[in-house]
Amino acid sequence: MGASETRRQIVDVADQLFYEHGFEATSFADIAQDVGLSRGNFYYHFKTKDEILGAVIAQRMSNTRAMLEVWKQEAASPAERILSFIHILIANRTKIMAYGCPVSTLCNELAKLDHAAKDDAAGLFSLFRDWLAQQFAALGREADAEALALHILMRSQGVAALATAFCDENFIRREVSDMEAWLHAQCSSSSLPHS
Amino acid sequence: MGASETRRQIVDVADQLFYEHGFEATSFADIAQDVGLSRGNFYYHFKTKDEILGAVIAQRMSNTRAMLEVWKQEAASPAERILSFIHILIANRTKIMAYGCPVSTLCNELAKLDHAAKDDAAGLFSLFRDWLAQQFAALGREADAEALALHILMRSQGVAALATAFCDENFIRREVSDMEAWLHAQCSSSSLPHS
DNA sequence: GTCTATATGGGGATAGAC
DNA sequence: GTCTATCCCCATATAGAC
Repeated sequence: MGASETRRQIVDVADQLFYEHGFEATSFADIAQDVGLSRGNFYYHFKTKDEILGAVIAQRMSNTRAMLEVWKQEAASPAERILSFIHILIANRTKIMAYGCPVSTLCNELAKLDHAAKDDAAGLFSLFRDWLAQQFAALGREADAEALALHILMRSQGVAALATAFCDENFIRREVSDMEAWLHAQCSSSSLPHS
Repeated sequence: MGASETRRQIVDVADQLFYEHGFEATSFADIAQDVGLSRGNFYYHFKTKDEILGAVIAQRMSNTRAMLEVWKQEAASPAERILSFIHILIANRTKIMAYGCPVSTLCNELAKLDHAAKDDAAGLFSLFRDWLAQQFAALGREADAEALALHILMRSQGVAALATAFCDENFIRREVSDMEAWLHAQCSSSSLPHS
């Protein structure tokens, strides 16, 4: 097997394990085992754990950009694009109830570790924020596009946090409906919802 | 020093370290050092790390109940009590920007570890949910009191999550104002905000 | 109730054979 | 590129002196 292919597999497995069990709780042995690699050989591909973390964050950035691009292509209007974002709460509900939001849980863990990569992880949120702000601007809300983007991003985070704690799928669906209603209200309004 | 006093100190220090650095990242040695205790003596008070975690959660439950009781006593109306809850985002903003919400970050970590105490940690959220639901019921919203409680709890979590990632105090203040406006709208409405 | 000393295991990381 | 063997450190946890 080629080295680049093995490397890609390692990053995929690490990405999943970091999400499901956390960065610290995941050991080299765990990753190596899931890839089907010996611990020794592992170090041929990655020298340190931080290096793997960097690769995982870079891949998530790349995957997120690709996903946002697809949403942009597939949705006919800015409002529908924002709905695509809102609906990941439904699409990913099972994993969210088990492990939370992959972005915020990583950011929180790295913040507590005071890890050098914590700002890089927060960059994932920036991707969503900027993309959402673009959509709100396209809706004619240039003046407060970023505030609106942060507001809907905030809601998705809040829903994910409580969904994990309570494992309540009805709660997710209710709040998603509420977010849809909120979005609809923004489309037919040009005033700031923020005092 | 009495054993019970030492034990109390251990729980206080563990509570703080679990919050600031996470459960897994905090070692017995870290706690012992901050208490001013040798590692060996530590085991006289707590046999396992899970035992400390249980004591920390129990103390947080107790402290939270006490705080909610104070809010109940000090505020003249249900709406003012809910405002007390909303304003912890402002009061604790510095720690939230550095370490996130102590409840959700613990719940998320324990969920990823699939730890036996994860439901106990989620019980902290239940305390807030039930207390908030009581206030909404007192506002005449008996029918959807719990949904409203979860909604405002959800928002506080979303704000905390993004505040940690972006370290943006203005964002916190803006969203708190928005929560106040939402609460005001609920007070002068008897219809469900949820479709 | 507090200490020092120590057992045991797992983690990250390296060396060197194949 | 992959393996085995190994080093070192730190973590939980225990034993036993004081």
